[in-house]
Amino acid sequence: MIQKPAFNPLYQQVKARLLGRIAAGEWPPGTFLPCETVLAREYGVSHGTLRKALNELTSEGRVQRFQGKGTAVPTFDSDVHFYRYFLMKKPDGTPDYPSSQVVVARKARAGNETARLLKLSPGAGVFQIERVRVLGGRAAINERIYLPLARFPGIEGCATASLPNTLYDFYQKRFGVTIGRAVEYVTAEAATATDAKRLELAEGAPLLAIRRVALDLREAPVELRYSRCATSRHGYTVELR
Amino acid sequence: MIQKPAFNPLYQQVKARLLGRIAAGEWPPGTFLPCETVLAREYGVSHGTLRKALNELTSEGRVQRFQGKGTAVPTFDSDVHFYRYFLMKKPDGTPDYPSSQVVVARKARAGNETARLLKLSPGAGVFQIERVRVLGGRAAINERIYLPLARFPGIEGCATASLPNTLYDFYQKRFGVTIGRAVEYVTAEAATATDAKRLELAEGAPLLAIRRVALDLREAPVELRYSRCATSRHGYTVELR
DNA sequence: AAGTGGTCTAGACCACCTT
DNA sequence: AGGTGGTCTAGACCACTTT
Repeated sequence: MIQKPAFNPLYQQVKARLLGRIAAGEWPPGTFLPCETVLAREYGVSHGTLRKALNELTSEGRVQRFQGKGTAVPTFDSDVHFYRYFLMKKPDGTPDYPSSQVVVARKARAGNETARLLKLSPGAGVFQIERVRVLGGRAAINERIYLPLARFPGIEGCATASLPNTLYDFYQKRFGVTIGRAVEYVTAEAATATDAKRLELAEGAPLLAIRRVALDLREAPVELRYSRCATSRHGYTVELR
Repeated sequence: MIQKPAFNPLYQQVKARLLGRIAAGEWPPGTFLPCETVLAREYGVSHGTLRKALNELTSEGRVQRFQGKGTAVPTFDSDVHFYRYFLMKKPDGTPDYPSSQVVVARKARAGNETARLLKLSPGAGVFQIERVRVLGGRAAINERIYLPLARFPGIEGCATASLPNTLYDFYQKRFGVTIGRAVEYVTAEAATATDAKRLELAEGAPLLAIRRVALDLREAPVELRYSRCATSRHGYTVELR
């Protein structure tokens, strides 16, 4: 099945093949992979080598392992996955679950920055979502999202009210687009008139401006998101290690 | 040497013991641990079990492994370590190395928040450092740091000019205090008069306010740091995965 | 009882660095 | 050549979940 030594270690080759099959949708999120013994036989490697590949995929969040049950492809509906991509927390570090109110959902054309960050041609079709996210009963985040239409065919037919709060789960279940990782660039900016109106604060008030590019399992950018956050009651929490 | 099954896996016990010896300074930063064979014999475990312990310590950044050379305790003077704790980057993601100008360095007494975050009694002795950090030729970060005197004996004798730019390396070499991880809480705030003067911008301008608590290898808080950053040319970058 | 992942061992061989 | 970490194997047994 697989060349013996090659240039890459065997377990890296196995890992890459497994990830490829996950990205291709062979085991959709929420389903279980074959057990270790079967996979090891299939690739013609030992138990230990296959485990090393699966363990790396586990530490990267690509699969979840359950002793006695099996190895599953994770979905985004679990809390643990949700908070991987939602870092706003109360000053004491406790999480707060946001709700969302969609304000705008329409087709648009990619501007220069949007095209560059999503690796599209300028003017390419995108879907634009604007929503206000509520934390602890107060409007706290004014958000604008751009999605390439090519990766989300038919999304322009979605009514404003049919867009769910947990978008990454929606991308996955509805369009087969799985977010693998994201890169954020955070700055402080003054609230615009729109920010001020939607977040009920003064124009010019300091906001946390987060620009996020989310990539799928093949490292292609699939979502561009601008979040403008009032930080009087919540902050952006990061652990460095 | 070690109980066989116990409640914890063997490799976890080995890992904990190794970390304890690192934290105790048995192998100071920059030095090499004994080789795998020796350590395995010492703990009475197999090659594979010892490797599993060392590999976890590696992925947590506690040791660095070099094929053909050995396993070393990392220092903070390497670039890779520095940027683990310095997240401000240019908009395109390229790093920029900061320099520092110390403005204040004096003894003080812990206020309520300082005492709580550093787990001290209110009024306990701390050392306070204020400095301006320069990025790309411009004053960009106004920083205030609190250190518990109990963990940094004699630091009050340090002249302002003798405080180096890379403090974590200094803590380690001079006081045997090794930073293991840190937790940051980021908000947006308006520039105070002091911020405005030190960073050469208008009072009320939006700043990124970062509150960091740094912990040593035993998880005890050893530094409290407030960084107030102008974000016109640099932003705070995070990768989520 | 049967099936899954988790731990542990013993030994072989490979890749890299230093001498 | 000798020492280091890196890979790979084959097999045993343990812990957990389901039937």
